[in-house]
Amino acid sequence: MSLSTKYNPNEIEDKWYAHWMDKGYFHGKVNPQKEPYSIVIPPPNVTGVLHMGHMLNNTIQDVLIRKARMEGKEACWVPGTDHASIATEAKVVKMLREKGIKKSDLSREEFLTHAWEWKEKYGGIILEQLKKLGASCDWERTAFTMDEGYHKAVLRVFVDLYNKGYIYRDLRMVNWDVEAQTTVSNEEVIYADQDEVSKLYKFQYSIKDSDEKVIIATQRPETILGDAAIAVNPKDERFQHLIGKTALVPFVNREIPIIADDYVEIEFGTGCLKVTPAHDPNDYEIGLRHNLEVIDTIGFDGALNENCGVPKYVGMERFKARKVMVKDLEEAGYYIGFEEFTTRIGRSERTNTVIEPKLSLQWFIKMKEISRTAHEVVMNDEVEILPSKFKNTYNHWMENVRDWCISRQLWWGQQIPAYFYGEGENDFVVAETEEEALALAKEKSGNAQLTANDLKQDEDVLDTWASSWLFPMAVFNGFDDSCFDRETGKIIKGKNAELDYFYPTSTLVTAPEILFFWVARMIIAGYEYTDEKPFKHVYLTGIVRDKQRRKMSKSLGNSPDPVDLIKELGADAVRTGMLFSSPAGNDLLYDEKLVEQGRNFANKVWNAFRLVKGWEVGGSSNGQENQTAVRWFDSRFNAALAEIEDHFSKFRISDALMTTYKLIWNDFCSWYLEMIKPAFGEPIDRATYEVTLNFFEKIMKVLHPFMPFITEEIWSNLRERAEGQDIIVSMWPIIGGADEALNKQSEIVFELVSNLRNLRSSKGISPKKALDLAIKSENTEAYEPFINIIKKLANIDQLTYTDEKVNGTLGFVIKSDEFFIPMEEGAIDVEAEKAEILKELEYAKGFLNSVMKKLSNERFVAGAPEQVIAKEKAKQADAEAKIKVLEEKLTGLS
RNA sequence: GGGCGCUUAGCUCAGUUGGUUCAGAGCACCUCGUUUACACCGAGGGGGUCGGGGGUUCGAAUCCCUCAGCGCCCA
Repeated sequence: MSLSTKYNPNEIEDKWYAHWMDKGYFHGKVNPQKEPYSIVIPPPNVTGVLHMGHMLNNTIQDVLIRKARMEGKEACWVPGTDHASIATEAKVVKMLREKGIKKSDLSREEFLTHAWEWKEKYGGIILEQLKKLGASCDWERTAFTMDEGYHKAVLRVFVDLYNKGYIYRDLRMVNWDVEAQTTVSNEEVIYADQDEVSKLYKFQYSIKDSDEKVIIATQRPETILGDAAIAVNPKDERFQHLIGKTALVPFVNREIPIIADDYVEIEFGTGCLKVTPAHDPNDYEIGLRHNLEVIDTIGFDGALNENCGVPKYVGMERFKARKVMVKDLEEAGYYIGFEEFTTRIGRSERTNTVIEPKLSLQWFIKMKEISRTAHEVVMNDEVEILPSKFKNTYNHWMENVRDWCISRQLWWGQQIPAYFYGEGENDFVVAETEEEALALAKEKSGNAQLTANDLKQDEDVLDTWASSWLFPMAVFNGFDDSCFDRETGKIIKGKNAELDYFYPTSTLVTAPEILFFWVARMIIAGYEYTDEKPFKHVYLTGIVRDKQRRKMSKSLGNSPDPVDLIKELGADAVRTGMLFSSPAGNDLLYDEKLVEQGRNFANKVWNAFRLVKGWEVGGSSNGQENQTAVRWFDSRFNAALAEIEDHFSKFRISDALMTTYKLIWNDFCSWYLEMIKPAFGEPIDRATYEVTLNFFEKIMKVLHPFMPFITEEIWSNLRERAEGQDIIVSMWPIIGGADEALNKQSEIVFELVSNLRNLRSSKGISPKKALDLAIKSENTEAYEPFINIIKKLANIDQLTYTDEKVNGTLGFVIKSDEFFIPMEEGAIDVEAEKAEILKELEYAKGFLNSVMKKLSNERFVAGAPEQVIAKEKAKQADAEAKIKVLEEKLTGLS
C-alpha cells in the first residue's frame, strides 16, 4: 500500500459520513438494555447559514454524543430548526419585494405559501452544512418548530396556559418595530456598542395663572403633544413652589399638572421632566402612579396621529416631526436651546429601526409563579449550569422576571388560537380548533346561533421562543393526544415510550446569550408539563470572536466561511481547531492557526499510521526493550485516559482534547514509536506489532469523538474489519492499572535521554555520532529494562555501570545518580564544565537552604500536616545527595 | 446607577480544599537538523517578582482589604 505523506481529508470525509448514515448509526431507538444519552440541538434559525459559533457549539455536542455512543449508551442527538418569525418573514418580504410583490397585496394564505416555498428551498441549508462537520445527528428525527405536530403542540400549550390562568391580554408598553410592524421583545432590542451622542432640547412651558415658566428637557420633542404632566423631584428645592400648579402644553395649551416623583433626577437636564405616558416606559410607570391621562400621539406607522391635536403634524413621520416641531417651537418662543448628551438608543435587532415604545394590546404569560420551580432547580444544582458563574446571572433574571409578551404582529408562525365573536375586548375564547372555539363561544356568549363565520381569529402569531421552549418535549411528541392530558395540563408518564426513555435529555450545549430567551424558558416549560427538568447539564460555550475580540459577524466580514474552511483543512482539523482554545464559558478568539494546528495533528496521526503499516512483521522478539516500551505505554495510556475521563466529567472538553493530543503526539509518537521502531530494513516482532496495533486502536478510539473521520479511516485500515465493526460504534477503552515503579524509572530515563540530547546540542556533537555512557547508581537494576531503549534513543554505543567517578568525561546528575560520557582528549573545556557545575551547585544549595529554613521553623513543624513535613524531609535528602555528588565532581575536575 | 466576573509567559488559557523548585500547557519565538513515518517534521533552548499596594499566615498565584484596568448582565 502506498500512502501519501500528507493526509488528505477530502478524499475520505464524505465517504465515511455516507457510510455512517447508511448503517443508521446516528439513529437512537428506545432500548431498555442501554442507558439513554440524548441531546437536543439548539435549533438554528431556519434562515441561517453555518457560522463559527455553530461550529463550536455543534462540535461540542458531537463530541459528547459520540463518546456516549462508544460508552455503550443509546445516543440520540435530535436536530432541527426553528421558524424564526421575524427573521424569516423579513427574508420572505424582501424576496417578494425583489419580485415586485408587496406583502400588503397578498392575503395571509398567499403570503404563507410563499414563505413555505422559501423555507423548503433554503431552510435546510444549515443542517446540510452540519453534516460536513461530521455531526452525528439523528436525522430521522429532524424537527421544525412549525411541523404539523409541533404546531399543534404550541397551540395546545397556549390553550392550556390560558386555561390555567397564566396567559392574559393587556395594554402594555411594548417595543414597537415601526418597519417590521411588530412588537419585539426586550432581548431583541439592541444598543450601539458605544453610547450615542444625541441632543437634549430645552423648552419652556407656561404656567397657568402665572408669569413664571417651567423649563423641561427632552430628547423627543415630537412627543410633546402627548404630554400628560411635568414631574420634578420632591426633594428639589428649586421647584417646590411649582408642585400642584398647572402647566400648558405648547401649541395646544392643554392643562397638565406639575407633579412630584422620585424618578426624576435632580441633576439631569433641567430637573423638570415632561411625562408622556404613551411613549416612554418610565413615563408610563409615572403615569400609573399619578393617574395620568394617556395620549397616544404616534401611530403604528411611526407618524403622528390626530390625537396630537395639531393638523399640520398629523401623518408626519416621527423624526421629520421632531425637526419641524423644534423649528416651530423656536419660532413660537418656546425653545431655549439644546445640549449634547450621550444616551443609548434602542434599535430593532431585525430592521435596525429605532424602537418606538408603544402601548398596545398584547398577549402575555405571567412568569412569576410558573417559573418558581425552574428558579429553584438551578439554584440547588438539580439542573447544573456550567460554568457555574452563570448561576448568578440566572438568579438575577429569575428574581426580576417580567411577564413575557408572546404576541407578534406577523403572519409567519403559529397564529394565536384566540377567536373573537364580538367587538368587546373580552369577547373571545381560546381553543385548539375552530370547532372547539365555536362551542366555547356559544357557551360564553349565550348565543347558540353563532357560526364559524362569526368567529375571527386573532391576527397575531406567537413569538418563536414560545414554540422553541417546548423543544425537548415536542421533538419526542410529548404533546400528542396519546400522552397529553388536557384535564390536568400534564404529560402523562408511561404513555409515550420515546419521551419516557430520552427525556430528560442529558446535556444542553448552547451560547450564554440565549440563557433567558431559551434555556430558562425550556426549564420552565419542562417543569410545567412533566414536573421534570428538560436536561441535567447546561453547558454554555463562549462566543467566537476574532483576534481583536470582536464578535464574529457577517456584517463585519470577519468570519471565515466554515464550509470553505472544512474544504481547505478538513472537518477534523476545524473541529479540533475550535476546541483547542475554548474552555467552558470563555470566549474563543478564533485564529486560523488553531485550525492549522488541527490539520497538523491529523497529519501527524496519519504518518504514525503510515509508519506502523509500513513495518514488515517477523523474526523473534528482541527481548526487553520492546517489552519495556509496551509496559510503559500501557501504563501511560491508562494514566492519560483517567485524566481524560476526569476532564470530560467536568465538561472540560478542550482539556480532554489537549490531554489526548499530548498522549498521541508526545507519548505515542515521540516516545513509544521511537522506542520500538525497528532499524531500517529490519522487521518488527509479531508480539510487539500486535500490541502496537491494539494501542493504535485505543488511541484512535479516544480521539474519535474529536476527529471522527481520520480515526474511522485509520481504524478501517489497521485490521481486517467485519461488517459493522466501525470505530463509531466500538467500545470506549476501560481504564487499566498503572505501573508506578516503572513510571518513576521511566521518568528518570527520559530525563537521561533529554540530558544526553541536550549535551550533544550544547557541545555541538552530531546526533549521528555514537557516544558511550557510564552510569553510577546505587540502583542499577532499575536501568536494566531500559538499556537498549537508552542506547536507541540517545545513540549510545557502550553502556556500562561504574562504582567510581570516571575521569575525562562530561556528565550530569539526575537525583542521586551520576552519568559519565567519555570524551576524546582535549574535547572537554574544564573551566566551562566547572562553571556549569558551580552554577548547579549554587542552585542546589539555595534549594536546600529554603528547605532547611522551613524545617527549622518550629511553627512550621508544629503547624504543617505530616505529609508536607515528610515531603520537605525527602527534599532535604535529595538535595544533600545531589550536592555531595556535585562537589565530588568538582574536585574530580581540578 | 445596580449586580456579577476577570487581570498568570509574546498570544490563548490551566493552576481543585493556601503546602514539592508551583509558577505550568498549547501556540508563537530562537538555535541546530533534510536520519527512509511526518519540514503540516525532529532535537534543543529562552521567556512570567501570577495587574499595583497593603494585610492574615510558619507558608499566598490561591484568603481579606484597597487602587487601577477590562468585560458581561440589568436599569
